[in-house]
Amino acid sequence: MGRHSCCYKQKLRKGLWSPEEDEKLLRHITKYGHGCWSSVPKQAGRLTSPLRFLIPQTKRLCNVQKKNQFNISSPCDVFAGLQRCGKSCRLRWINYLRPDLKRGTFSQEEENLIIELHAVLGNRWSQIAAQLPGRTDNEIKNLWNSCLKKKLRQRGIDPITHKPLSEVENGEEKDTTPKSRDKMSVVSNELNLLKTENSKQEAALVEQRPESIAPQGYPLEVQGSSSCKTTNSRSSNNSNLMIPPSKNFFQDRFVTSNQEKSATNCQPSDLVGHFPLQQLNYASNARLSINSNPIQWFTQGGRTFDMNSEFTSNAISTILSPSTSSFLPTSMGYKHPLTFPSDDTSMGSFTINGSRYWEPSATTSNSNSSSGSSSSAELQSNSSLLENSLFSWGLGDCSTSDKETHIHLMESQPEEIKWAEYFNNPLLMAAALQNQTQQSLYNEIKPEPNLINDSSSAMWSHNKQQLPLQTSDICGKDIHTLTAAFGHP
DNA sequence: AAATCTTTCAACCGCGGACGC
DNA sequence: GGCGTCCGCGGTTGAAAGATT
Repeated sequence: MGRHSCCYKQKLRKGLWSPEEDEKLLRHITKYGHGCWSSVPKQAGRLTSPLRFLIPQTKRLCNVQKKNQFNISSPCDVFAGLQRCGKSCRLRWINYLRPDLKRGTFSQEEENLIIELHAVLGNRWSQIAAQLPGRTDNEIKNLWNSCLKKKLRQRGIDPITHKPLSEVENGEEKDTTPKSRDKMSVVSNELNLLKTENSKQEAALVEQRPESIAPQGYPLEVQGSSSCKTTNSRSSNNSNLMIPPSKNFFQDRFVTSNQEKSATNCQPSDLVGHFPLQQLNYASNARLSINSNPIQWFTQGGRTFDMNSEFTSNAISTILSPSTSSFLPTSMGYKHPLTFPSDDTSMGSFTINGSRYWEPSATTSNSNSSSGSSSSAELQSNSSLLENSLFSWGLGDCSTSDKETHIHLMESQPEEIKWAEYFNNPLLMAAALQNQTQQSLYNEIKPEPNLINDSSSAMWSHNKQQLPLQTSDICGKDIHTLTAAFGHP
């Protein structure tokens, strides 16, 4: 159990991936989706045309070939497919080739978020990663182990319990799992410490990041990427370091986590990455104008490469019109951009803080309160195919009802109601999650595959079979997780 | 400039859960 | 219910790059 049979049956290649392998895999998945990972290696080998310009290459990859000598015993083997097990293919795709990955160093707010989430979720990296679009669990795990852990320790915080080391050493808390009731205060302390520390660093640093890249619609001013290597060389605005996420942050993130999680399974959300605008717009390092043309993708090494050859700008602009992109305000400042047709007649629009947002339709927004499923149906029938495609492509947390929630909360909830209250009150959280469950039904809307360009549609049509998500299960799991984490039954 | 140490991160391993037969 | 297969997760490893001596 647990091991791929192919691992035993075949002589499989291990180690770093060569550009050729990446090319095969990427091309295969782009065209067909992965479907069954175990079948990918065989099929991928049939694809022979070059795709080098699509392959992100790292400094390491440049050395791969000279280092890895994999014997191709006969010319037939060249076309026999990738000599990798499906598991390896999956990992490569998820951690490296997936186009919606955000490359570059972690921003300060991302780090803070990871710390917060780790205090709540522990080493559930996949769940943490689900809250950080474009980041993989592996990436976060590495960051934690190599950087954040150390940072916390340096600041006198036990990275396991998220309590002061002195307290842990005194044996007041013998268990290694964070207690729920004071978890949030602990996290707050951590972040305050980090804040203080950063303030000290900044006092010594004159350098200021010149531009703010926080998405419009949310006045997040925390700036500066802070990987281990670059923390000291960058500055951030400490006065804004501690921006408490609003409670809808947790509605959004915890409930959508499992939806986003499906991205690793080549769900339609994967396709978000074919339009890398959103991820790059809030990426601290990989700065790219949202209106850049030709569309460029960042490779692992920060190099950009032109996507136009494979995914024509036409095809992309058919689906995404940068001029109509907008960001919804979120607690942590990054959010998928919602893009709607410029034709506003079919949908209402509203303005928050000078930023304009669109609602797909009045029908949709009204139907939410009655029934999720009917909402879904209505949305599907009433909204344009374009919208459907967008909603389905992993932009679920930007769904109309979500926006409504945002607006509603922004209007009706005083800022004093903090996210911590949600954590401290699982019932409140549960209610929010339940509410979200209905809303999440919007995310199950299927697109019209024939409107999508070739590669995408093939991929989509293949993977749409994997929908819908079991939202009730997801919700239940999340509630369970959260309530368990906070010590409530 | 060379040697050594440290950090980073891609990839592997083993396990458990889900699913189908 | 048992078994096999597949997927996904978290822990771990080790090579490469960077920093330090």
